[in-house]
Amino acid sequence: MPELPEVETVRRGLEPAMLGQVLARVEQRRPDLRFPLPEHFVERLTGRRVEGLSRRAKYLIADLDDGEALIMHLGMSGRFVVEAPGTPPTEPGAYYNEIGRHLQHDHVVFHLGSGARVTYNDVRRFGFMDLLPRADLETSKHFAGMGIEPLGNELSGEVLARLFAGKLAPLKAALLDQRLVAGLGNIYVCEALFRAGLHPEAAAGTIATPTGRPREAAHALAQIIREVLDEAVAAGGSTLRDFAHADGSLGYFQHRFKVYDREGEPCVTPGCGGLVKRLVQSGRSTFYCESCQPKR
DNA sequence: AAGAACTCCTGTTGGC
DNA sequence: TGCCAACAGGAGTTCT
Repeated sequence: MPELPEVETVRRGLEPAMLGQVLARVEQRRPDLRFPLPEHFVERLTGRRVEGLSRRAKYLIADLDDGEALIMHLGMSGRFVVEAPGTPPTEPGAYYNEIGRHLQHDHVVFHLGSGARVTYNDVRRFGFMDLLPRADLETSKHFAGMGIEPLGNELSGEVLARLFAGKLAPLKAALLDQRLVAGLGNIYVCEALFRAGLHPEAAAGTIATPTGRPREAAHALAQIIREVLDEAVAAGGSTLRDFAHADGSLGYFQHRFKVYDREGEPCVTPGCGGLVKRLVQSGRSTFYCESCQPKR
């Protein structure tokens, strides 16, 4: 489900509810998500105060007052729901609630000191959580080797060119590779390549000279990635199928998609006249305009 | 060793 | 109407 803009939207929804709050009670309703939940998960969280809530790529990180950090990844279908103090618990056995949440997939519930509830729900269970000392984060398996943060200052035409130089893998695959740039997913890669006028099957190395210097396309692509992500964050992410904010409201960037999920539709570029095509790369759908994004 | 394919899981959708 | 294959925002593991 969530790419960087959706995760950032979730973070902004959780922060006011969780920051400074004590995890008064924690419910763990199953032993695992994608991976087993950490050893003694409930015991290690209960009574801890949340001192910070940050994001790195598609990960959420809650800093706890004992020096540990709770790492949370939403996978494809993970979502958080914040419920105000006094909200009655969901009906036992209820299948589906008014905001389209499959209640049987509520896996972890944080009961906060304020009386509010924060529930992690994940239908496909590709999400995961981990708990480790804050000091070990950078060297942990989650973050060691992770690529640059696309909304940080590191992303530039120079850096992108250096990362992609000599690569024969298609641009689409290189942009999805979290070891290079961390946080992009299928939607925003499609949208960025469209705006940059680059064919998704072009070799990633074509944006650089053989020595790793940026060509014009590298500067354009770096700039466009920022723009697309900034716009999507401002729009509260994209809601397809089941993404919702922590308060149940919806993102609306999906209305601004130019190519994603628009196979067969005419290109939106004035006077273009091309059609949006779909192809499969590494098992994932790619959408692009046959005319605006020529093969070379 | 890079790049592609397969895998985890459940729910929805579209074609017959 | 029903059935079922294809597909879904991710990414670790296994192949070629």
